[in-house]
Amino acid sequence: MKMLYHPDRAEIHLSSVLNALSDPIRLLIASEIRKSYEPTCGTIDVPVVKSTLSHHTRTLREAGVVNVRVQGTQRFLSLRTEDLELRFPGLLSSILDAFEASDEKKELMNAH
Amino acid sequence: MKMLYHPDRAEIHLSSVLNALSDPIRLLIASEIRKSYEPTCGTIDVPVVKSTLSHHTRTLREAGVVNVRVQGTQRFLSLRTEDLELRFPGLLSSILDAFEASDEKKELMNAH
DNA sequence: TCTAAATTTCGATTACTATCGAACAATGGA
DNA sequence: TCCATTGTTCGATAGTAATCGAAATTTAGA
Repeated sequence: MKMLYHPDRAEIHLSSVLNALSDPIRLLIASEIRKSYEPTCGTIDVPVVKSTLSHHTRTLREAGVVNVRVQGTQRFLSLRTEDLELRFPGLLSSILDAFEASDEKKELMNAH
Repeated sequence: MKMLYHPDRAEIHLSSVLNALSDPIRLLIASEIRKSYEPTCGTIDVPVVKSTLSHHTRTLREAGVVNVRVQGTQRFLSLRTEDLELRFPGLLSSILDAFEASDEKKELMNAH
């Protein structure tokens, strides 16, 4: 049983969160997580190979954006909505709402 | 008279804005601009040398976060508050409010 | 025209990061 | 126990970026 590092709420840093979400692929991952309830890595539809997806989910986890719940060989992903809302009010919603309204999402999906 | 590139409002991309603001120095610069009305590069208090500051203001400008107004040898900086609010509602405020409430700002000032 | 002031550009260095494929690890089921 | 599934780690590569000091640029003023 492997221990996955998740920063405590107080350890979540703004610049790390923004950095994690400044990559279009990671924005897409976060957006997919918000849409589907607790997807696994395997069900997330992103235009990269699985090792790259793994790298991105790790970045999101270590920044404090996502929580990873291990069950068997699967990892269930969820956004740390409450922690982020308490620490940076309004931030996550404004980012994901903006992303979903933007062209960036569509361009990524087309590349796939 | 040099032309400085500023993206049109519609050309401002979310990932570029987040990337620009994911650097602590640039968060500090944006925070200083919001506080003081149209500061020049020379009056902004950041713990880097002037050529590095120039690099950062360029990044912020090209991402569409700041407007640079040239007057003589000085460049007056302002946030593109209205453009950003129209394109990404609530985003800039939530970022800068979070930054100013955080420890990250204090740590940067101490390093100076 | 010369000089000082404000800022940028350039060159170099160092460090990080996105990506892939291959190998590895862990789990659950046949 | 063997195998398929799920996901991570590793090694390599290529691109990007933060930083500094020195040199260049641009403008205002003496």
